[in-house]
This record gives sequence, C-alpha cells and structure tokens, in this order.
Amino acid sequence: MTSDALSLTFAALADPTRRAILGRLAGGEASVKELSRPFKISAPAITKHLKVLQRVGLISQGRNAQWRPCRLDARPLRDVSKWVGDYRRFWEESFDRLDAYLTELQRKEKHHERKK
Amino acid sequence: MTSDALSLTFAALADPTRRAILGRLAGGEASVKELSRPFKISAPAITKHLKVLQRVGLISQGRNAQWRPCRLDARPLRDVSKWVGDYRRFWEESFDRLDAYLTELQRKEKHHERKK
DNA sequence: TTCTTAATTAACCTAGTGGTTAAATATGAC
DNA sequence: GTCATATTTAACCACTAGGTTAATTAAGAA
Repeated sequence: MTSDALSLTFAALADPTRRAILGRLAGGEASVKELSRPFKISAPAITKHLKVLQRVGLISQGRNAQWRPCRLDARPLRDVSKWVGDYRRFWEESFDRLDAYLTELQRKEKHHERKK
Repeated sequence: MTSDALSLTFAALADPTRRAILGRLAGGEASVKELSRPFKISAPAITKHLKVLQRVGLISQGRNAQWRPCRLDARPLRDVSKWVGDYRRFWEESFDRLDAYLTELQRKEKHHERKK
C-alpha cells in the first residue's frame, strides 16, 4: 500500500464499516464490543478495522479494566478537508454548468410547448 | 470491494498517482500520454488508474483522433466534502484542546522559571 | 482458583490492487 | 497499404485487505 499519510487516511475512510465506527464515536467513547454491535462481522474483524483507524490516527484507545474504550480523533480529517477543498471551485463550476444546462433545457421545453 | 459510491470514491482517492492525475487535470484537459509523463509507470498502469477514476465519475474521456483527452469532473468530491464536513467540529475541538493544553503548558513553564 | 467476558493474536482463505510485458486496436501520416 | 503513435486489452504476478475460526491474554467476579 501507498504509505503517505493522506493516502492512508483516504484508504481508511474507504470502508463503510470504518466510517460507521467513526460515526458511532462521534457520539462519544465506546468499547470495542459496543462498536461491533451494529455489525454482523466477528470481533477480530472489528479489531482489525480499529487498528487501521488507529494507524492513521483517527481513533485512540484507552484502557479500563478489560475494556479498551475508543475515542475519535478527527484531526487527520483536516488534511482530507483541505485536499478536497482545493477542488471545490471545480464541482461548483460543474454544478453551475449543469444548472445552466437544465435552465436552458427548460427554456427550450417551454419554447417547444408554445410552438405546439 | 465495497461498492457504495462514497467508499469507491475514497478508495479512488487513496492512491497518490490518481490524486496527482486529478491535480494535473485541474489545469485542464490532457491526453493519457501527457498524464503519464510525470510517472515512471507503464502506460497500461495509467490506463487502469484512469478506469478507476472514470468508474467513480471523477474524470471523463473524450475522443480526438487517436487521443482520449481526459477531463476532470469534481462532482463526486462534493459528497466527500460533505462527509468530512460533518466532522469539522471535532477536529476544531481537538485543535482547541491542543491549543489549551499548550497554553497551559506554557503557563506552567513560566511558573517553573519563576521558581528557579 | 475457576469462570466469564473483553479483546487481541495467529493462521489461514479469497478476492482485489497495482504493477508488469506482450499483443491488439485505432487513427492519422506517407 | 504501410508505418508510427496513442491507447487499451490480455495474461500474469506479488502483495494487501477483509474476512474467518481457534487459541491466547487480561481482568473482574464467584
């Protein structure tokens, strides 16, 4: 795998289970068990997902008796946000073009109706 | 692979070569040859990267003689931006906490100096 | 100590990724 | 038609990802 931080972060986010875990952690700390509850996959699979998230710094794990409470650390998402933000003008542009296109289409439609 | 659109988009962005291609296309249309120039990988490898980008709708390819000019379509990035935006408050929060921590640390440092 | 629960590690499997080289296809130029 | 260039397809390879089950570690409870 590509080892630069941004690539690793994107890769970590490319799995819906991991994004769901982050979503859950947005609501506060949770144990591994709690995190696994919504999914039908095994505990080791969850552990692996958590390792991926931990490796890119999106979560950290504490210790409390036999539990390893996880908590969100969203800071790596700043870089993602910054990267994607550099393209904002492009999708706004495309949207504008699409919007203009649709408006034009509508105008033509009206014109067509009138002619009928 | 996970087949929901957002996962596929994140996965497409998880490769630095593909992100560089998007970066190049931000400067305007380019042929496959032109896109491949900065990299030391083979033409088929570039073709594969382009297919990945095309599959998630980040680029589209036209035809002009033997060239297939590629152009950026950033609209899928809106969803990425929206997703990551939902976490903004968390990284701003973490940053604040770090900031508060550093301020506190500095305060303690000063106190320590004074005592010496 | 023994039992139970939480979580991880080990070993394995399947499928997918990113790369390769060689061959095929498409198109304009001579 | 032949040649050269651009690009894709085919076939292959090493490695990784995401999953499994079984075994291991850690800690509180009986």
